[in-house]
Amino acid sequence: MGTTSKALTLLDHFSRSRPLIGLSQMARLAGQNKATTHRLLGELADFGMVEQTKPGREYRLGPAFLRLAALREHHVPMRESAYALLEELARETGETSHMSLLQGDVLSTLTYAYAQDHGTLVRMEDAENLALHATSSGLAVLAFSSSKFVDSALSGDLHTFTSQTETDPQKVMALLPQIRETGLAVSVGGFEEDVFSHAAPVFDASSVCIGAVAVAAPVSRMTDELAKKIRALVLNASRHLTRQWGGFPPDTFPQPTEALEGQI
Amino acid sequence: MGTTSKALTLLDHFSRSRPLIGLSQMARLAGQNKATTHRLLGELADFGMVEQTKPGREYRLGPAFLRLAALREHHVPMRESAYALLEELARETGETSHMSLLQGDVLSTLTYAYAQDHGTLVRMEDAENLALHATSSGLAVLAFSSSKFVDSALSGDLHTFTSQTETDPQKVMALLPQIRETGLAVSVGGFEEDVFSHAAPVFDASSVCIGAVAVAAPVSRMTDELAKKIRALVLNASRHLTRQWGGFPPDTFPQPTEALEGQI
DNA sequence: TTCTTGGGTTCATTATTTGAACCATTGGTT
DNA sequence: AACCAATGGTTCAAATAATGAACCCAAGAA
Repeated sequence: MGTTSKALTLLDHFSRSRPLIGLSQMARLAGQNKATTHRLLGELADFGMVEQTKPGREYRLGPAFLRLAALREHHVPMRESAYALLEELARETGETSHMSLLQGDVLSTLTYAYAQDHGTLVRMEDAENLALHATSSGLAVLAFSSSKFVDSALSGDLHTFTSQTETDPQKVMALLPQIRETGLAVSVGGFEEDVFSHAAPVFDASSVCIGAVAVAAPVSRMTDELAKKIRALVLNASRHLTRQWGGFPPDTFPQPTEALEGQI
Repeated sequence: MGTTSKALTLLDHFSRSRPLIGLSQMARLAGQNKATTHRLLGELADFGMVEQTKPGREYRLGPAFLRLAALREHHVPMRESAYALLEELARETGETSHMSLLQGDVLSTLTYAYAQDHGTLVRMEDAENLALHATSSGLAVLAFSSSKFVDSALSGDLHTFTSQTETDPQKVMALLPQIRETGLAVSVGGFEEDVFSHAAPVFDASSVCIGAVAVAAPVSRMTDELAKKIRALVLNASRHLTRQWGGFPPDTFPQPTEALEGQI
């Protein structure tokens, strides 16, 4: 492992729930010497990738990302183009739609859109990590990723989010064949109580799965009819995004039936 | 210079006008060996900080920044809080307002807001670099930065954007004392033809200048009256942001006069 | 006081980075 | 078709940078 990778790995220890990390703690998290960690953080700080808070001398993610993300987005407008499609998806389904991207071994929210129809809706959070074993998006990604990736994702303790979270790796794995067949993953209350969500994978130019589109609705509102509508629209949206971003579904991915054609 | 810094420096060669860089070109830009560059790009790619395009095998900024920027923004909502203030500033002045952040030695747009009042307005671009010698924001930053920084910023060729761009370092430097006195920098058509802009600096907790707030209007619309109004509001906005982000103006920064108090 | 934990530093040892020279491939020119 | 000048990518001994145990100082707790 190169020195640069060691430095960049430090960034992965910041998360929604751990935005501030001190030197010693970072060294512990990274399993490295304090001196090494200190030097690496210093180099990251020189580029604005981390910055130190005034009082506690703790480190946090720096402002450089704002600029680099804007630059990336200007040249490859993923967020923007996904959002345009998600808005339509939310409008047509009447429920919350969202798109997530696989970043290394975590699936994180790219963007989302709310529907106007109802007083209640499923709320999304920016930059949230979607557990691979407990969300429909995660399952959709797992179903179309290498078995090596699946194994590493399902090894270790699977976090229990709700009483309905499936934490047995074998049982999770058993869900994947059907997802591969239909191109759709479903999760009912596995990540958040009372949320029923459908997801479909999105692929890049090498037919590698890079993320998922999903629609999440309150369980109470889910009917067979709505589910059918959502399934068709989510599947269509996933094909649309894959194509739009220059990707190709793998050969094994289910072909669109005539009934679904041209809905978007 | 550490290896990590060398890797991160590669990222700085991507810009609005040069979004794709091949291996050889990158090695040339970085002044390094191809083998080294290749390895560094590979490590950056492992973290999604760069990615390779399918056809040309060229490199571009990767999707990791979307996630990291969202995480940073969630914890330190600079963009969002700046935007709220810029919207107000645009409404009150009837012109385009914007905020820029100093990142290393480049000043780049953080966010901006348009006014509704007129058919014509000054357009802004995402992730645009604002030349330090040719924009009001750049001059505001220079005026409150160390002389070492000013020297390095004004050494080398100063790019000519318009017929009115000041490219003589001495003459640029001569503008700074008055900016320090008033807390305001002005630029008329130096960056873009027919744009009249006012800017004021923003400081961090150590009283280091970290960026600038500005209002840009078409030259044709600028009157003494409007200029006076803009000066007061921009200065107020800069103080407001400095305070809001936990910063302090340096002791040399002009104190607010009574006439300006409480306008925001 | 003493003990622990925090951030930060030093420097001899060690392991990684480096770069000249090397392929293989592509696209344009003669 | 042969040639040239690019490109992306790889190799391996030599050079250089990374490493980590031990260290300091300060602050808070016992």
